[in-house]
Amino acid sequence: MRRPTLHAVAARAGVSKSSVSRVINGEPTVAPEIRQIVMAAVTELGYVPNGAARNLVTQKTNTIAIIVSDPPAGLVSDDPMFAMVVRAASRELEAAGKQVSLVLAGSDESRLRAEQYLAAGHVDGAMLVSMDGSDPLPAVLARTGLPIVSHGRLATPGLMPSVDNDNLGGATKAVQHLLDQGRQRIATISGPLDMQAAQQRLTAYRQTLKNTGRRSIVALGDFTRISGAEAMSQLLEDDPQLDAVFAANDLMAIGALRTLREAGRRVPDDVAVVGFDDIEAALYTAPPLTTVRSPMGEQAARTVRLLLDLLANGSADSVTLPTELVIRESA
Amino acid sequence: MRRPTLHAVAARAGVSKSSVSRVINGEPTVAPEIRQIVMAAVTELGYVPNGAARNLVTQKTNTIAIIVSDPPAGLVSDDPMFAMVVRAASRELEAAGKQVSLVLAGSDESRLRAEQYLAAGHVDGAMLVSMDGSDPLPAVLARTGLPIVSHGRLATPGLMPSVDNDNLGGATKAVQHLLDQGRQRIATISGPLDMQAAQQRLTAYRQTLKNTGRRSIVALGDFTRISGAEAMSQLLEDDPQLDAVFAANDLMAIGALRTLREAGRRVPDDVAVVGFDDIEAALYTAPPLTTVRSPMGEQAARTVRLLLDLLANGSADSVTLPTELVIRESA
DNA sequence: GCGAACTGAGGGAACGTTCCCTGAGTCTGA
DNA sequence: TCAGACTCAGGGAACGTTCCCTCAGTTCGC
Repeated sequence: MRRPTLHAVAARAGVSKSSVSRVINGEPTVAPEIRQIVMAAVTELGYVPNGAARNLVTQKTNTIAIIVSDPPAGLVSDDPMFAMVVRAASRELEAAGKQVSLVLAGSDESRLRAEQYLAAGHVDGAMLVSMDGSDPLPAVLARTGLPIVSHGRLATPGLMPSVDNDNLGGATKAVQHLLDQGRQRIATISGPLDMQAAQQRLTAYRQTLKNTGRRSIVALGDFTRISGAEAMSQLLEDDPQLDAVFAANDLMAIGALRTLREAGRRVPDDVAVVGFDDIEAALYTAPPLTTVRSPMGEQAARTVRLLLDLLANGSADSVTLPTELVIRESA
Repeated sequence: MRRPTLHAVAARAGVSKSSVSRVINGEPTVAPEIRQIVMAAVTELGYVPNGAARNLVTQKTNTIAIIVSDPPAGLVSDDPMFAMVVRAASRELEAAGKQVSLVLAGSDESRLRAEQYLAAGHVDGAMLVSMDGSDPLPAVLARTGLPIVSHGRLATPGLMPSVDNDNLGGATKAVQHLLDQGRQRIATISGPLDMQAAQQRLTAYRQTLKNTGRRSIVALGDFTRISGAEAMSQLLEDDPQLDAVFAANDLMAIGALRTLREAGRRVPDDVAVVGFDDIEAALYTAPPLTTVRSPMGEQAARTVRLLLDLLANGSADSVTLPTELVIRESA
């Protein structure tokens, strides 16, 4: 049983398909009685315009791609960032009447697919999420000429507009807070350094400590809980005297808390911990996590609006959102 | 600068567009030298077939919709379930060469949009995620005649095939474990009762207790951390003597742990806590959470394969995946 | 009262593919 | 050697819309 076409509706209503098209698209130049007849025929037949035909003739799809760099299949990913960003962005897109196409770009193969997908005209624009600096995808996609924006700054600036949060300022506040508390040996657990956010948070940490003549104590993580736990172990080994840790995101801070607990260190008495992001889980750690709030949901929404601007005006300016220190009990 | 068309490639290669089409689609009935000439022209011009035109003529889109029931915009949602399920499903779909269209169905308005979207032929099939029993969407979408499957059993069975995990068995194991430990007053924090999973977990709890002659102590949550914390407060008020809690998911268990900590109850000494799902965060609570492992990622992947079966064979049978108790320190 | 301007409906060409059908050329077997 | 089968390229009709253009009918101004 094939779906009814514009033609069928026109025949049913006894008018031309042009008129039906006009009614469907809400054009004003159509007589009320014709509109009525057409509407009746539409509901009677249960007509819904065919998307592909529309896309073909109008050369637009009303669809936006959200392209997320996906970790290798082995890694688990209940990643709160993914949930928040994808969900917030989808909501904002839906509010604007756009459909959402989700593209996971993990392997080289899937990157190629993503490129072809965009080139095939399936979408009107795209939003990139958490691309690391070594990822060739942004540059490749930028070459398609489609409007594209990035959630989070890219390694190569100027490639496309982006919305980022103030990583430098936030990390500085976090480390400064530890200094203000009189902490002497402040370590950090960094994120993967091919990501801009991780870079900037580390830079701010280093700079802030340097201003006080202290030395950096750095362990490398990859923004996951387990990497935070492991990095913390290493830090304790490197400097058993450390009395504070700044983790570059909350997930790693949570991992660090576990290691500290297992090592018998009290938080914050022995070791103070500060995270970054203020994910919801930060409210539920023991003790509750002091962290830097980066409004990921709002960032995602703003990124979408940036893209919509770009679509409408042909240009849009990058934005940096402020971050704020949220003091709880871990530091 | 318009993208090159099939026609342009044909002209460039000096062959008919039929031949180009055949080469593009990898049909065997084409002479090697023609294939070569065409391929050269394709790469030279950077040709990528237009998706809309393809979809129109073939009447298929190679796209699957993932339809997620979205909570009202106010509620936060770093929901690990969302991340796991969407990510795992997307991966599986990509592996099958399908594009993913993400549809958030929150408001009545967006439900209507979802319906129109499917009816417009934008997708070949759909996967429903976490629909509550009162949601009219599954029934409405089933009427479109498109192949649709559900991640998690629906309230109205027989509407479409689904993949669920063994909620009954899992919850029974959890409560039994508490009984085996000699716990006397075992409470539960239930999920929203219009969801099948919550229903079943509550039923199993009730039944298992009933078999021992104990009475049920129930508080209602909605699967979020905060609701778990609040429900725990209420339980402590209702029965200060309780010595065990079965939370219907890990997020609520995490909330309950916080309330217990704030109330000065030791876990598991004073109160044992068991969760459900075994999300990654369950490894990082203090103490680590005893819980029932429900393989959400695998469930999502299986749901996708069920849909692919349905697409290929016209029929597919529902599946129930086993659950398993994971004993850690909280009980 | 008549030409000009305007309103609103219909016809039909496009959009860029796929795929059926035709037919030219080649191969096979008796 | 020639009919018949077989191979493979090209022509062109679909797919279901949108939107430009034409044109009939009405309204308006002078």
